[in-house]
Amino acid sequence: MNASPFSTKERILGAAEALFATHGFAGASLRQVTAAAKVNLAAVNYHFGSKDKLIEEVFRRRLDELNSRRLAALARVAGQASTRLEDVLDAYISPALDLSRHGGGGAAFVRVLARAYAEHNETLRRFLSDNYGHVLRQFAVEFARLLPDLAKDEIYWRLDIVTGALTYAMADFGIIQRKTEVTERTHREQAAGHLIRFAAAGLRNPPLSTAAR
Amino acid sequence: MNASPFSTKERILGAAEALFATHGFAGASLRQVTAAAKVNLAAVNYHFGSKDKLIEEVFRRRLDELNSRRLAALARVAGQASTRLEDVLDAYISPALDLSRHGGGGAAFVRVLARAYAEHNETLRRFLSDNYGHVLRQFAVEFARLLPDLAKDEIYWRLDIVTGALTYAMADFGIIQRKTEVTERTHREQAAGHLIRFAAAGLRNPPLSTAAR
DNA sequence: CGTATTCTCAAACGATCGTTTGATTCCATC
DNA sequence: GATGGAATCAAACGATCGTTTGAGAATACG
Repeated sequence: MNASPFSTKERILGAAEALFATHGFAGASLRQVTAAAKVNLAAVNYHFGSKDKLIEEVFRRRLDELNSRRLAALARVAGQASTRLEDVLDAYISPALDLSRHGGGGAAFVRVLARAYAEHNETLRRFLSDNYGHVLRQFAVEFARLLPDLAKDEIYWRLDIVTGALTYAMADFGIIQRKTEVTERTHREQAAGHLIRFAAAGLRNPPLSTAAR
Repeated sequence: MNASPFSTKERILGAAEALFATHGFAGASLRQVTAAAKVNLAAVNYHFGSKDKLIEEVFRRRLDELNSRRLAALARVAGQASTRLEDVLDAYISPALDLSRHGGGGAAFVRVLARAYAEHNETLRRFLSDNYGHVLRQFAVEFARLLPDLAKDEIYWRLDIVTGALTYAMADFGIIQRKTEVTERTHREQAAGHLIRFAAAGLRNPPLSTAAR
């Protein structure tokens, strides 16, 4: 009866990803998810254990690859004298743009990421921080090297704001339809350029503490 | 039994604002709201008619003043030869920063606004577009004047991305605690400066269509 | 003061939520 | 082809959801 080439688990993850992106984690019910995936309602608890575990798995499936790509890109520029702030930002942003370019739900996942930033759910934030906090930490080290005048605390909260704002901006690229005839690839690359300059300007501002005292 | 100096309606609106900010519209139940407001459960439907109407009223209460301030600030710079892009962005951003500075739940509302950007709820988007779309439209007119090389469509979607990203960034200011001894006012003004330069850089990029063809 | 209106309250409504159950089907292995 | 674990299924669980009800308290007005 399984007409799809994908397994039950994969179909659930894909449907959950799409529905979480548009309705949020609380707003999308397991009945909606299982109906969209064309599986039985009980399949979610059978394969994942609970709705919260399903949410975590939606993240894990994409974030593992996304973050290893980010760290690989970071490793190519970290510690070098010629590295500019824009290069580090590119290492963070480009992998997400690549992800959203792949047809298989990647664009939806970027919107799920934006949802996660909006959610102040403590369980979800702890899961993300525990499992993927080391990525942000490694980027922070490199940003600190390139922005020696900023205190570590300030690096962290600027990064949080910047990445949140960028994540939202990237999420919306998945929705807006190109009306011109530029290729999707060109469109995304131009957009990444906007975002990188955007973020660099915010990060490069003089340190708040010394300027204000 | 009403020990608070605020009316039942106001207490509901305040509690709803805070809970929608942290748990989202679907995630915050009317039972949580009425418990926090210390009113009876039925009071919501008595005073507002439904949960959706309550959500709309949470927006209306703040957006009316926020948008009239935005339009007043815009009117002071619109059409003048000396106006820079940064001035128009300041007219959009500063009123929101002012709102978040006022103690009475304004910071929570900015986070509710960020929620609204994350929500793709059609009903909510239509309500906001119907009632407050003219504000964005007037700003778009002025941006179009200052960015004559950009097509109108492109102005609109860049503005949507930019305002979404800025709204998220502003929302997080309410959470991050200042550790230095700068005044709250100075902190916000510096932050606004970051955001304005941020947004100006994104908007000023060369038009995508001509560059890509 | 008596009446009318507004408001508040506890209780219940049907619907939907996440989750669990127990039977049934599928499929690999011997 | 029989056996046993994995997977799927319809059905139901208790909890919680938004909403409604009808009676009672508070308030305004003649």
